[in-house]
Amino acid sequence: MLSIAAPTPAVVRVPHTARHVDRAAPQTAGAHIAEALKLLQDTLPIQRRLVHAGDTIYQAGERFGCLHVVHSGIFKIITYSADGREQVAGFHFKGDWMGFDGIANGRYGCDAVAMDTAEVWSFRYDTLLQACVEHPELLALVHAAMSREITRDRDSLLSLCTLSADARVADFLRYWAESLAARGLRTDQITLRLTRAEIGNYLGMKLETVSRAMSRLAREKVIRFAERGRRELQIPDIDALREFVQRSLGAPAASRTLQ
Amino acid sequence: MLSIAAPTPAVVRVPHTARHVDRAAPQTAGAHIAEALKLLQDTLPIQRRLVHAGDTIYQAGERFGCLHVVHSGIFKIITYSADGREQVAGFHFKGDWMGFDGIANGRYGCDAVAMDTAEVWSFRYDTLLQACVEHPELLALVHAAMSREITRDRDSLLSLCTLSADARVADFLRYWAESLAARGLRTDQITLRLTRAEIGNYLGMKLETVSRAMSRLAREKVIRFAERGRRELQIPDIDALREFVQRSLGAPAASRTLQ
DNA sequence: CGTTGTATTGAGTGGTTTCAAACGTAGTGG
DNA sequence: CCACTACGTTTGAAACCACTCAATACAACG
Repeated sequence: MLSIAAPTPAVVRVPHTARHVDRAAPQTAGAHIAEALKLLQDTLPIQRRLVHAGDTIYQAGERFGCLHVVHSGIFKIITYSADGREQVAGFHFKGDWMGFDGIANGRYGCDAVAMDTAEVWSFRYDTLLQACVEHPELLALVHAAMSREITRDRDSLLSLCTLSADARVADFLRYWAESLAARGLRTDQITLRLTRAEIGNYLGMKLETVSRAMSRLAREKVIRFAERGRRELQIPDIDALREFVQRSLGAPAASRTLQ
Repeated sequence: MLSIAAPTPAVVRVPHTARHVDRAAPQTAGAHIAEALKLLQDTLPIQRRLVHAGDTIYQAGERFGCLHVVHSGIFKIITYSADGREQVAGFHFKGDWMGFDGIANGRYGCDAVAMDTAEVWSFRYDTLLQACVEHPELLALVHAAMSREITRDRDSLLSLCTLSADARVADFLRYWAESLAARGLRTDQITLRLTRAEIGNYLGMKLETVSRAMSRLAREKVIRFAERGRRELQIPDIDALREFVQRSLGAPAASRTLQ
C-alpha cells in the first residue's frame, strides 16, 4: 500500500518561506554569498569577465572546462531539445553557479545568457578540484550549490504541475522577488528584463496568458505597474503573492494532486 | 540528449575491468554502472538495504547524512510544497544516486520511495568525502551523477512546457524505456509500477488524460497493452515513440517556443 | 462473490490557446 | 520635432485541449 496522499508531514519540514525570510534580514541578506565569493577569491585563480545583456557565457554543445559564478547581474539558462525546441530553464543570481550540467558528459547542455550588464567569475573545473583537496570548504560550497540547483528545479516542476496559469505567474514573481531579497536587493521596484514571451516559455504558457495573468494580479492589487512601461513593476507585499497562489488553489482546475 | 555533439567524457575515467557481466545486455549496456558500483564497493563501507514496494529510503524533513545509490529496483522521488501539494519529481534506476537535495541545508527535501522490491546502497556523506581525497574517481562519479540529475530535471521541464498531453505521455514512455535499455534491461515488455494518477502527477495532467493518451498511443500502435491488465505494456519500437512526439509537435497547441 | 482500488470512456465545462486588432514605447532618420 | 518603423504589450472573440463529473469495466483479494 503506497499511501502517498498523507499531506501531514511526519517529520519537520522546512518550508521555503522560512529559508528565504531568514536571509532577507536587512543586515545579513547576502552574507553567505559575500563569504562564498571571498572564499573563492582567496583560494582560486579567478578569471573575471564583464558582459552585457545578450552575451552568452557558454553555449550548448561547447566543450566543458569551467564553472562560473555570478558576481553581479542575472543570467538565464536556455536548453534545447534534439528537434530544436528551446526552453528557458532557469535563472541565476549573484552567488549562483553555472555550468554543472557540463560535468557529466564533457559538454555544456545549455546556453547561459546575461540578461543585463553583469560580471561573472570563471574557474577551470580541474583546478577547482585540486584546490578542494586543500580547502574542503570549497568543495562544500560547490556541493551546496549543486544541491540547491536540484532542489530549485524540483520546485519549478511542482509549480508547473500543480498551479494554474495565474498562480504560476504569481509564484514566479514571488520567486524572483525572494531571490532579489535574499541578496539584499530592492524588491519593491523590480525591472523584469524578460519579455512576456520568455516568461511564458519558462512557465509553460503563451505570452498572452502571461499578460492576462499580470493584468489580473494588478487588478487585485497584488502587484502594481510602474508609471513608465509595463516592464517594471512593484511588489508591495511578497506575502500577498503567496496568498494569491493559495486562493487560486481552491477554486479552479488546480488540484492536480494524487487521488 | 542533445543532438549536437559526441559525448566524449573529459572527466577521470575508471579503468576497464574484465568482468562486468550485466545480464541480458547488448554488451556495453550498463557497463559504466557496473564499474561505478564496483568502485563504490571497493572504496567505501557500504550499508546495503533491501526494501519492498512502498518503503521509503528517506523522507522530506529528515536529517541528511547519507547518500544512496540504487543497486536494483526503481525509486520515485516525491516533493512537497509548503502548503502540502505533492509532486512526483523523478525516478531513479540502477546506478542513480539519491539524496543530493539534502546536502545544501542538512535535511532531505523530498521522499524517496521504492516502487518494487529493491536494493539500495547507502553511504555516509562525510565518509564519502574523506574517501574522495584518496580516490578522485569517486568524486568524479558523484559529480557526474549530480550533473546528470540537473540535466534530467531540465529535460523534464522542457517536456512539460513544450509538449501536448499525448506527446508528454509518449515522451515519458520513451524516457522510461531508454532508462531500462541503458541498464541492459528488457524494453519490449515493461511493467509500469505506477498508477495513472502518479503518471499524471509527474506529467502535470489528470489520470483520465493519461488514460486517454495511452489509449490513443495503443490505437496508433506506438505501444501495445499486454494481455493481462493495462499496467504492463510493450514498446515494439522506441523510435516510434519519438516519431509520435514529432508528429504531435506539428499540429496542435504545441509550439510554445520563443519569438 | 462482494469489495476495493484502478482503468476506461463519454458528455459537458472551462481554462488556455489561437487569431486578430489596437496600443505604447523606443529607436531612427528625415 | 515628428513621422515612420520595430518591437513588445494588452485585450477581445472564437476554437480547442484538458479537466470535471459520472458511469462502467476490469483485476486483485479476502
